[in-house]
Amino acid sequence: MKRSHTCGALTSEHVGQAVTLCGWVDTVRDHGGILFIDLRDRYGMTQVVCDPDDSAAAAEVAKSTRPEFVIQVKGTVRARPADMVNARIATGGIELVGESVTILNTSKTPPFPLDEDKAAKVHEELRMESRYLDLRRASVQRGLILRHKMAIAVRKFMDEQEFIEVETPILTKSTPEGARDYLVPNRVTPGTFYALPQAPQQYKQLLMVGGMDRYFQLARCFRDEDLRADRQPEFTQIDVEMSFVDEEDLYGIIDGLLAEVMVASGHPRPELPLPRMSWHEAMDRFGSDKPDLRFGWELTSLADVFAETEFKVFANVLKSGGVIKAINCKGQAGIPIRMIDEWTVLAKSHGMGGLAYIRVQEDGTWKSPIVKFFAEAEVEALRAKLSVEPGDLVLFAAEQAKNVDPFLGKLRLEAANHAGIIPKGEFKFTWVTEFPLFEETDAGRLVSMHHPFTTPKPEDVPLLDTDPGKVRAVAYDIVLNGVELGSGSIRIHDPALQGKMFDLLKVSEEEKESRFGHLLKALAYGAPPHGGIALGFDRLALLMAGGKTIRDVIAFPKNHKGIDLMMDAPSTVDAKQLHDVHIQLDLPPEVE
RNA sequence: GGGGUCUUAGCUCAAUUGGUUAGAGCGUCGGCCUGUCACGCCGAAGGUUGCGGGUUCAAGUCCCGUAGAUCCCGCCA
Repeated sequence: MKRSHTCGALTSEHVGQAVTLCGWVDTVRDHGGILFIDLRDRYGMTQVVCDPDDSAAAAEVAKSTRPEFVIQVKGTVRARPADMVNARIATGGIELVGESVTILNTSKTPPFPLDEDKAAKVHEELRMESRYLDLRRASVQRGLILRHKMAIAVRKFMDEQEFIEVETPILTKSTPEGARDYLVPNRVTPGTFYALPQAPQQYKQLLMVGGMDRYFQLARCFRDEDLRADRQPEFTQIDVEMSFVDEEDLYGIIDGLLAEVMVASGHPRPELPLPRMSWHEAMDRFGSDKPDLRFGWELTSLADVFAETEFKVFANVLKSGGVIKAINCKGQAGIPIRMIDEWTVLAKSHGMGGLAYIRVQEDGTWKSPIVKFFAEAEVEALRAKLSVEPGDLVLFAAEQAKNVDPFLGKLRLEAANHAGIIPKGEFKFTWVTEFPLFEETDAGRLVSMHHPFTTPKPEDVPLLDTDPGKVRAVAYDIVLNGVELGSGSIRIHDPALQGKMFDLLKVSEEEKESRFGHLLKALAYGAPPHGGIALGFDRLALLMAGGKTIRDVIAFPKNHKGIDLMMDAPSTVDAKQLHDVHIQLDLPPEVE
């Protein structure tokens, strides 16, 4: 071994020992005679002292080092004088007296400062181009180490629960629904393609048919869609499937899993079971199927308050079957009018006529363009229902519920973010259950909200014939701090019911066969009742790490356009490679 | 596909109403310095103001186009 200890290992216990350290030069402080080197590796930082009076040769070599040189230092551990202890680093009580310094490798000057504070401000593009240097920073390493700890915790817990990790293929079959597939041309049979999996959905169900009973996988998934701060073209899911279970069993497992992940990430163990609410309740109270429960400002229905109102706008909405709802943004009366103007634009884009508001002055008077239309009793009822106090800002929306809820849900988040009231360092989980089985497209067609193998709630099965839009599914999301962490369902294992689903979804026999034939065939051979979930591992890591983008917890992430700035991928390939896989390019005219 | 923001030295930024030779801190290089820990002090080098065009006596600054980055909408069963 080239080293006896790491740069984070030495303490006062080692004083007097002869040791060898290796690492990167973090800083050199040259006093003309005596010279200090902060030596850094993954484990920490240790101060090396080179005094020409101790070893002229070592001091000479040390003098020629520069930041990011890789060196080996042999020497003796010495306690620092009491007034020279550095309390900010773990090894601050000792220093290594350099008796021999060897330069293992030199380094060019990095293109950006690796110093934590400064690096945090550098354009991400530049850091990504030289990600291997960015990775030397402790904060980046912390993210990857956290991710590792999480993965270990997941595997340990799932193993204890009798789950088997099974790898499913990366080269698989294209499924035209859902996200766009990444395609891989097949050399052997010209004109055919593999697709990279968007998720191991069908494989995991086939594993249940195969009797694996409990399956999980840290599964890499690929989706060729436009990216976001929390979305990469390739990402990792904790994929889970179980046989002979109902949703309660699944909640139990995932509750336990998330508790272990929280602990492994250095956070408090959440109280179990994790809270639950129905999809309907989430939409009604928070205007979102992924409610952020870290703050209040809930949506409140005012239909009863304004049932008899003379205010025409509200009366007309109620008459046409719409709803009137409001949120009380506590203490936000002082918000500038230009914010309200901005939100009015948002309101109109969601189909509202406008955005009504009340700003409650400190003296208790209500400043609002609409209050003058309210009856005295309505004002009082409103005050009581929304607990209106001086300093509050009340925002109204009146329209059809399907427009009001999403709008107020978005407004609630915007206003809370603007006010800066969302507490940091809190973790508020919730299950959202009983998702609708279908949603209606603009063209009036029914499509699966989750996927076509999702089972309807047994008591809602009769509605499939009469009012399919009202059917609730045994489908659920797990949500943390307003972020959808994962999504799953209990699957259909009854071929007759599955057939009915395809009829409702207007899937033709042909499509059925080409897209799901293998799965349908398998389900006919004694498929056990089963269900599962997939959790976004990168997103979970991001939330545990408290970072800003998913790129913070991925070693080599791609940018917003799916480009790996370091490798410069994707790239063109040469004609021979294209010829081998029988591909001819047909590029748009602007590409030269 | 659409919208917002950004692009000036290696890095982070500044530059008045369009007006002299585009500045600062950090970093880099050289010199000095024997207890610092973001060491200190002295000095130096370093610029096609993303790129292309236009307006003007004069453009980092105004206009048009374009490239790249980033965030959002659409999209992501």
